[in-house]
Order: sequence, then C-alpha cells, then structure tokens
Amino acid sequence: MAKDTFVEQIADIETDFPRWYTDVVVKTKLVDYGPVKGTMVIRPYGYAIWENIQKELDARFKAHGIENAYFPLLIPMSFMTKEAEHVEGFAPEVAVVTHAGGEKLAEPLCIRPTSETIIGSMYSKWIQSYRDLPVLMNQWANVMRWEKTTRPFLRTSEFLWQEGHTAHASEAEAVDMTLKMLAVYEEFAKSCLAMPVLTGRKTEKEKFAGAVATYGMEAMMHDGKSLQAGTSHYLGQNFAKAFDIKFLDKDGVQKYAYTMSFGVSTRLIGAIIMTHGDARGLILPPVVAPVQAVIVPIASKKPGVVEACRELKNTLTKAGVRVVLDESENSPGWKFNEWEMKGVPVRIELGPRDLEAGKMVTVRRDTHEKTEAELSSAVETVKALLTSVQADMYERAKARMDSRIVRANSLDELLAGVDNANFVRAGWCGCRECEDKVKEFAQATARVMDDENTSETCIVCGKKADHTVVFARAY
RNA sequence: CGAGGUGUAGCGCAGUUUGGUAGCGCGCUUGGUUCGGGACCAAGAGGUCGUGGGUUCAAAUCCCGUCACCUCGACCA
Repeated sequence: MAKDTFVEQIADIETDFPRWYTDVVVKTKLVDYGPVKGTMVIRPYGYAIWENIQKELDARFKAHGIENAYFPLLIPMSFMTKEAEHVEGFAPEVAVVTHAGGEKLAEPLCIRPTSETIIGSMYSKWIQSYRDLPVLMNQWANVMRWEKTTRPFLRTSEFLWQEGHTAHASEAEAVDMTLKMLAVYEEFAKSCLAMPVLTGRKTEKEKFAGAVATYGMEAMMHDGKSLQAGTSHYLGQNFAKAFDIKFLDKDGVQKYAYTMSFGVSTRLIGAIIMTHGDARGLILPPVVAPVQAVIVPIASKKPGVVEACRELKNTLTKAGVRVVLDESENSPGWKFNEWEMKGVPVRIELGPRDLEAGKMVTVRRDTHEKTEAELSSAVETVKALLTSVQADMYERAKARMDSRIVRANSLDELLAGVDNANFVRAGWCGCRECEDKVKEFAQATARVMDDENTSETCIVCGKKADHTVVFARAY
C-alpha cells in the first residue's frame, strides 16, 4: 500500500515550496549533488532539457548573425581589475587558482564568473577598423561564482550558460542589439518554455557590475516569487576603454567600440520547474521535454501487447516525436506516477482492450484529461496533443501571472501584495534610499522598471516618480 | 559570519531522556503469482552508529573536542 510516497511528501507545494522544489529536482533524476558544496551533477534527463534549450536559442542567435565561439576558463586576475565596477561586483565571489604544475603562479588566475574581460581583451586585438564591426559572438560555457547559499539550478557555484558578447561602432547599434536580444529571450521563453515573463530595465542597484544599463526578464514562480530568467546588458564604452577596444572609423578618427552582453543559464531549467510544476512533480513544456510521450503497456504479457507498443513507438519516433516505451517490470500504476513525476507531457496507455478496438488511451500531464483515439491516427493525435499542451501551459501561466500583478499606492499595500504572492507595481522616484526602504519594509526588491515615463508619485517618499517599478520577493 | 537544527544500511527514519544482542519502512537480490492509478507471497544481502578522545565490566546512548550537512538571516544570477 502506498505509504509515504513521493507524491504525498511533496503534496503541499504552496506552503513548502523550496522543499518541494529540491525534492522534485533530485527525485526526478534531473540532478544529483556534486562532491563540492554548491555544485550539481546534471544527469542525462536534466541535461537533455538543456540541449533542447541550446538548440532553440542557437537557431535564434544565428538568425541575428551571432556565431558560437569559445574562450578560456581561466582569466588572469589583472583582467578582472581593469573595470572598476566589474571587479567590485565580482571579486567577492570568484574562485582563484594560485598553484599549477606544482608551483605557485606568478599571477593568480580566476575561474571565470563571466567572460566580459577575457573576451574584451581578445576583441581589442581583433577589432582595428569599422569594417571589422559588428562582432557578434556567443559562447556556451560553464562559469563559477562562489555563492553562500545554493539551490540546484537556481543558484549553484558552477553553472552552465550562454553568454553573448557583441561590439558595435555606434551607441545606437549596441543599444538596439541589447533590446533585440531581450526580445529574443522573451519570445523564446514564451514559445519554448511556455513561460510568460516581464521585461524591463533594472535599477542601478540591480544592474550588472560594469554595465551602463541592464535589462532583464523576470518570471513568476508558483509561490509568487520572482526569478531573473535572463539578462541583456548595454555596456557602453566601459569595457572598450578598460580593454582598449578601438577602431578607425570612416571619418579617420580612432574611436572606442560600444559593447553589450547577454546571457541565460541552466537556471532556466529551474524556472520551468517552478513555473509549471504541481504536487505530482514536473510538468515539462513539450518543446524542451526530453521525453514528449511515454507508452505504458497494460497487461504486457498478454499476446500482442508488447509488439503493438513497439510498433507504435517506431511509428511515433519516425514522425519526430521523442517517445519512450516503458517495458520495465513495474506495475502500470507505478509507471503512471513515475512518468508524471518526470513531467512527460503525454502518456499513451495500450492494453488488450484497446488493441481489440484498434484504439489507444492518451492522457495529458497538464490537465490529466484522458481520451481514446484511433491507433491508426496516432501520429496526428500525439502531435496535436503536444501542440495544445504547449499552448495551454503558456496560457495558464500567463493568466496566473496577470492575475497576480497588483498595484500599490502605499508601502502597506505593497507589503500586503508581496505577502499574498503577488508582483506589485508602484511608482518610484529613482533614489537608492527609497529602494532600500522597500527592501527593508517588505523584503521585496525592484525587479524591472516597466514604464519609464510615468506620472505617478514615489511609493516611499511621495515625490514625483521617474519609473513604474515591479517589486517582488525574488529567488 | 550570526541564530537554530541534524549526523544510525543506498534513501527516509526510530532507538539516546533511564548505558546492556543494531532496528523499522522504502529500495536492492532470487523465485513465483500479478498488471487499466505507486501489486502480493516467500527467501535473502546490506551497518567503522560523522569523527577523535574520555568515563565504565559494558557507550549509538553519558562527558569534552572536532568535522560535515540542513534551515533562517546577511550576500548574490
């Protein structure tokens, strides 16, 4: 009899969200903990999600002329100190290599926390003329930031990400690229991750160390907390000046280039889990799900069942569906729960009763809706289901987020808003003191500024507001 | 770094108050019966009780030290 099953353990996700999250990530075999504190081993099932994300993003980057490249893991410490804000922001969390080859190194090397510096140093060599611009590159890499507290995918000491770095001849072009990449992320989140996001500019306090302006997309998790899911930074000439990225322009004048960078990380996997998951475990969007459909044979020892399942698997595989046939010895009920926990969007049950009628049973992971369909039209049925699961997941997440964005005209209203798992929009004058006051009063931070021409007043000091800000508690 | 908590089989835990044969559930192995929502029967394998010292005839249990991990703060993608 089922006892302290996993489903029972994680049933109450609204009240014990962090616990639910950690359990589901480990028990669905997405990751395991690494021997070094704060690191995770990404298992095949989890890594497959990342591969699907890579595939989708690469296609979008290529459409913008961005090519993949790779830069070294180790960065001379002196590089980090060239841009003042950058070193201040990252120095506390870099891991440093001091010894190699059995000897102490003359100059310590830091393990990249991000690659603006080393890429900047290379760009300075590569860029001589306006004809060399723009330079549009992206790298898929691991980075390391020694964080105090960690959680799988959301904040780990080492994580995988994509960091794009571009250099341009003009400010307008670099700013345009910054916003374009933000739009790419937003569209990607929507159509691939079924995840609605809020986009906008970050406050000075929240911006990337060394940037002129940081733009971000924020996603709402089940518990109402916000997760920064992607960023795009306009770096101005800060890094160009620090690394001497100069070019001779058409007018014969030496000028500094304008650079920008943008990135998303394996944190996106955490975002998917916490946006869509329910008490039974994961719910993965079909576009990035490692397994899109699972076939569970019923009474598999009865003649013809296994054969029919294998045939169905081949048919679906040939049609481009990522499908798995679970031929393990477990009971059907066990398999149902297992694959639901792992978030597979569509389950197909096939047993003697179905075979007799030439049918199969399909069950959606998101709604648990169970329907019978003709076995002969399995490909069309499954593909249509995947499409509608993907679309419906987005619509539900969007409706939930929209219903949880509230307005506040006082700090008390703001506090009540975030206490009730909402994002709270409010006017803000733009000063650091007022921003800190909100943090202190409501444990909420400014996530994005989504209206920069507001006529409102500041929620803290009552002066004229510069921006409408979305405040939320954040991961 | 501040406050609290936990270390006993692969995982989750009981046993510690009051010292006396190392336990339970899940998982695992073998055989059999099962299969439309986490099946059942039978037989097995598996433990330096985090670690170092002390007290005692005897320590998972009491004392002192130490290490690791978790939660909440602070810090951050």
